[in-house]
Amino acid sequence: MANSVAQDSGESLLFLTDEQVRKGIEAMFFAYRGFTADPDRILEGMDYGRAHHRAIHFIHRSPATTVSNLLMILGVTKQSLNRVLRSLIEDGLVEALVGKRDKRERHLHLTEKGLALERSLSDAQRVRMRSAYRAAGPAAVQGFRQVLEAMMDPELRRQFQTLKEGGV
Amino acid sequence: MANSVAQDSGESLLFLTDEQVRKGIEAMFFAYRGFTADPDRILEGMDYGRAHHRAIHFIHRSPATTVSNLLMILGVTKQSLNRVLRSLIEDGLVEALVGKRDKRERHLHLTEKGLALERSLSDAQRVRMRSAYRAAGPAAVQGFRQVLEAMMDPELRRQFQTLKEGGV
DNA sequence: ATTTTAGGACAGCCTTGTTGACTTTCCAAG
DNA sequence: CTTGGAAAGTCAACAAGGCTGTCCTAAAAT
Repeated sequence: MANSVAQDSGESLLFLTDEQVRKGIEAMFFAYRGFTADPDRILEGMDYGRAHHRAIHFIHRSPATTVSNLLMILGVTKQSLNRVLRSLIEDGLVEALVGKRDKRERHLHLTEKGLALERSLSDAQRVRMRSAYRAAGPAAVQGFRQVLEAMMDPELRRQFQTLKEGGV
Repeated sequence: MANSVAQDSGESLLFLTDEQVRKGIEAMFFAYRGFTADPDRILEGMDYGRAHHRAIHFIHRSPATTVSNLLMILGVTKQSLNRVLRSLIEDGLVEALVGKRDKRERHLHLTEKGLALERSLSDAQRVRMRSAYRAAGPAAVQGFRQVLEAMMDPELRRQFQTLKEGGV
C-alpha cells in the first residue's frame, strides 16, 4: 500500500489512501458517541431524549424562533418536532407565544426551568469539548472546524453560518 | 462577552468563550448529518438502515470478527445487532462461519454481494470525506483527527486505536 | 458434573423518525 | 368583499431501531 506516502503528516492530500480516509470515518463515528454521551446521561431518567436536547439547544440559540424555522434547522418532520415540543411545553420548559403579526406562527422561548436544563446540558457537553480542544491544541481546533464545515451539505452549511453570526 | 479575547485565531485556548465552544458543538451536529447523508440515501429503498451500514462497515474492517466483538465495537445490545445480522445473513450479504477452535463463536464475513454494497456505501462516504479534506487542507485534517480522538470516551478511544493498527 | 460463555430467538417496551389528513390563519386575484 | 390557495401548526397512526428480560442450545472451562 501507498501508506508511507501519506504518512508524512499529510503534506500531499491527493495521495491519502482509502484506508486513511476510512479512519477519518471511524473517528467521526466514535467521536460522535462521545459527543452525545454526557447529555444522554443527564436526560436518561427524565422523560427526555436527544430530540428534546436538540430542540432546547436551538430554541436557546435563537429565541422567538418559529416552529417552521426550527424544522429547517433540525431537518426532521413536523410531527417529530411537535411531539417533542408538546412535552416540553406541558412540562413548562418552553413557552409558545402566538405571533403578533402572523397569528399562525408560534414564537418559542425557554422558561426559567428550560434555561436551567439547557445550562446543565450544555455545560456537560462543553466540558468535554473544551477538554478535547485543550488536549489537541489551538491549531488542531482550527482544522477541526474547517473540516467539519467542509463536510456539511451546502444548504446546512449556510444555516450553520447564519447561526454563527449571532454567536461570534 | 469576552469574544474578542478568543477571536485571535484561538492562540489562547484557555480563553475560548462558551459561545465559541458552542459553535463547535453545532458544527459537530451539522457535519454528522452530512456524514451520514450519502449512505442513508443509498440504503433508503433497500430494506436497510444505518444499523446495517454500521455492521457491514465493521465486518468489512475486521473480517472473521465474532458477534461479541462486534457488540463491543458498536455499543448496542445483542438483540439490536441480532436483528440486523439476521437480515443480512438471510439476504446473503454476510456469512457466519462456525469457529474452528471455539465452535461457539461465529466468524462474520461479507459475501461478494456484501462486499459490493460495502463498496458502494463507503465510496459515497469517502467521496465526501475526501473532498472535505481537500477543501480544508492537510494541516486541518491533522487537527480534525486530533480533536475527534480527544473527544472519544477513553474506552472507545482504545478500540479506535486498536482498529487503526490494521489500517495505517 | 457443574458452571460459564457465545450465540440465538422471542416478547414487549420506548424514542424518534415517517406520512397523511385536518384546522386556522393569511393573502391575493377575481 | 369574497373565495381559493398556501402556510403554520396539530394530531393519528405506523415503522425503524434502540432497549430489557427471559429462555434455549452447544461448547468450553472448572
